[in-house]
Amino acid sequence: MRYSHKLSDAVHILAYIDICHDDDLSSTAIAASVESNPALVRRLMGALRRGGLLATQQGSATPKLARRPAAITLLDIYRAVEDDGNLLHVDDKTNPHCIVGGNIQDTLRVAYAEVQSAAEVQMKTITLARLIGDILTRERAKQGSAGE
Amino acid sequence: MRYSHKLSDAVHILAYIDICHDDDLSSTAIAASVESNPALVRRLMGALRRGGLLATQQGSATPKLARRPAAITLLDIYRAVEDDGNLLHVDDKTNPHCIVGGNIQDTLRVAYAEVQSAAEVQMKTITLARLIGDILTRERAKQGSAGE
DNA sequence: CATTCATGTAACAATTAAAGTAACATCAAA
DNA sequence: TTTGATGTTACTTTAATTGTTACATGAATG
Repeated sequence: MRYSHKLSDAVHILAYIDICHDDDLSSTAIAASVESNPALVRRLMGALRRGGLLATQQGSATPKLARRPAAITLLDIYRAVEDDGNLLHVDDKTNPHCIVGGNIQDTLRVAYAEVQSAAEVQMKTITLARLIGDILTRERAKQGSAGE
Repeated sequence: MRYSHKLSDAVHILAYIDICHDDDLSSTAIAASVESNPALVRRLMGALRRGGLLATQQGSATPKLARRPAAITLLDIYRAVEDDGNLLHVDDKTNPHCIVGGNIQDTLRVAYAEVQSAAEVQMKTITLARLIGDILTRERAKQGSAGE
C-alpha cells in the first residue's frame, strides 16, 4: 500500500483549527492547506470527533478542539485516525507443523507489543500544544530571517 | 499497500537456520516453514547478508548466521530488510504558503524521529537469542501439555 | 421558507508498496 | 557433465491509502 499520512494530516487539521481559528475553517479551506481534498479532511475530522478530540457541527464550518491542545497527545490522535494502530505486523500465515512456524507468531506478538509500547510512551509525551508551538516558532524564525 | 511482513519473515528465516541447522536449509525448505515462496526467502536472505547478519554461498544450501544470536538484535534485522525504516510518515505535500502547511513537515519530522528512536531503543534490547529461546520454550510447553 | 452552502458518509476509481510468480545466470557437488 | 542450489531481475497479483464523485442532512441568510 502507500504509506499512510493520516496521522500527519490529522495533526495538520487540528493545528490549523487552533492557529487559524479566525480564518475560514471549512473542509475546503483546510484541504487547501493540506493540499488534499475536502472529503479526506472530513473523513479525518469524523475520526477525530469519534476519538473525542474535535467538536464539529453538521452544516456549519465551525470545528473546535474538544480539549486544550496541552491535553491532546500524538498518541490520542494516532489512535483516533489509524484503524490498524500496529507499527509492526506479524505474518499470520506460517506453517503450524514446524517448530519455528508454529511458535514464532506468539513470540513476535510479544516482542512487537514491547516495541509498540515504547513508541506509544513517547507519543504520549508529545502534545498538540508542543507541535503548535513548534510550528509558530518556525514561522517566526522565517520572518526574522526574511531577506537575509 | 499491504502491511509488510518482511521483518517477521526475516526473523523467521534466521531462527529457522539456527534451530533447524541439521535439517534442509534450502530456500525451498525455509519457504515451506514461512508458507511463502523460495524467491521471497532468497530476497530476504540477500538483504540479511548485505546487513552482515547472514553468511550464504551461492549454489550451496548452507546458510549460517554471521554472528551469535545474542549479538543480533531486532533492530539489526529491521534495518537490514526494511528499505524504508520509518514507522511514521510525514505528508510531504502541504501548502508552503500557509503557516501550518509551511512548517508542519519539519515539526513532525522532529516528533516522529523521537518516536522512531524510542521504538529502536526497544528493538535493540530484543535479541535473536531471546526470540529463539522463546520459540523453543513455547514448543516445550506444547509438548508438555500434549493430550491434556 | 427557499436557496445556498456546509458537513457526514458511502461507493468507486486510482495509486502504490508488498508479496507472488517465473525465468535465468551463476556456482557447488557428486 | 549433470543436477540442483543461490542470486537477481522482471512481471503480475494483492491490498491499504488516497482521490473522486455523489448525495443526504443540517445551518444560515435573504
